[in-house]
Amino acid sequence: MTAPLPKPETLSKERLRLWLRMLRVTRQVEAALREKLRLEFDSTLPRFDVMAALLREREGLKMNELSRRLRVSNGNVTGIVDRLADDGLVERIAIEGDRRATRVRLTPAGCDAFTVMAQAHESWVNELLDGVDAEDAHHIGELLHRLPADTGAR
Amino acid sequence: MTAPLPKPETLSKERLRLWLRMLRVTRQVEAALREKLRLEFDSTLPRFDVMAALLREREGLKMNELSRRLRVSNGNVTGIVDRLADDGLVERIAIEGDRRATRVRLTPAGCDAFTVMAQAHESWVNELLDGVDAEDAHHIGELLHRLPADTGAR
DNA sequence: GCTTGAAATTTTAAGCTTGAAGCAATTCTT
DNA sequence: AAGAATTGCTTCAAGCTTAAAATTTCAAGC
Repeated sequence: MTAPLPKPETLSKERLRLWLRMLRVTRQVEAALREKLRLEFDSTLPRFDVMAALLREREGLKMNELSRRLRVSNGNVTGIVDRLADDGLVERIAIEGDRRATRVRLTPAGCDAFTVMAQAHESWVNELLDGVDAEDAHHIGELLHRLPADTGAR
Repeated sequence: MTAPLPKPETLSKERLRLWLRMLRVTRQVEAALREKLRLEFDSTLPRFDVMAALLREREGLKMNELSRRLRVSNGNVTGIVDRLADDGLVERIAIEGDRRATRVRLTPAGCDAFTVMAQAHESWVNELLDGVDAEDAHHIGELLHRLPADTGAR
């Protein structure tokens, strides 16, 4: 007896089911992280993302680069940086030789604040993904890495 | 020689890496779907989600139930349903015996419109998850299912 | 019947998000 | 060097999202 025929329809449904499950898990984790950030640091995920991107680049990033790294619209970054700057966590610095662009970087206060948040963030994720051992994590990561969606330009 | 010691730190980092990758893939797929919905149907993901929830329940759902199923705030659902109702795709129906609640259901036009969109949506997901065979899909699904985040109440 | 409390929904304020339009500065072309 | 296209950023309109406050209605308890 041969193996059962793979119905052409099944694969599509299976992928749809996987997508819905990924979406649900991701949203759940995001919601948990958002609430934690709000309650413990009176902050938000977008703010965290911006600060995370800036931490690595001590000389700062252009708005341009920031929006490309985070994969969000440039108009979006403007607002988030505005609010972070109001709070004294980041600062806009003029770029010599190009008066159109500005460089954004963490202030010392922003750097300190983010360091604390990042540590908490990692431990929250660690708790939320409880039950995933290193092997699973690595395995899922590999599978996800195969998706076209994970291969886009940085 | 014994197996390498599992550093306590490694697992946490590995989970963090997995989370960041899941987040990136999910956002990428969401962005693609959002754009498709906008260009081809002049619609949005939240509208799609609401209509999807309503399709199964031909008698409709209370705002209450809708917001619980979609896991979004009730105030949020109000706005989305408002706009769908403006477009004649859903309708609010009074519930006899309780003047506080309303039942929302797809209009025939909404039902037709969603059927077309749902078909396109499935094929988009199928393309976006190209490279994931049925076995992979099933496997990742199982792993995700183990997460505490996927075990919450429906 | 009246009051108190709970339930269903809407409203509100603040922030996030996008795509498109608008501005200013730079670079390219001729 | 003048005009044209490009680049970098902000502004804008519309919609999504949440948490919290406000409204209206229902359900008990007294």
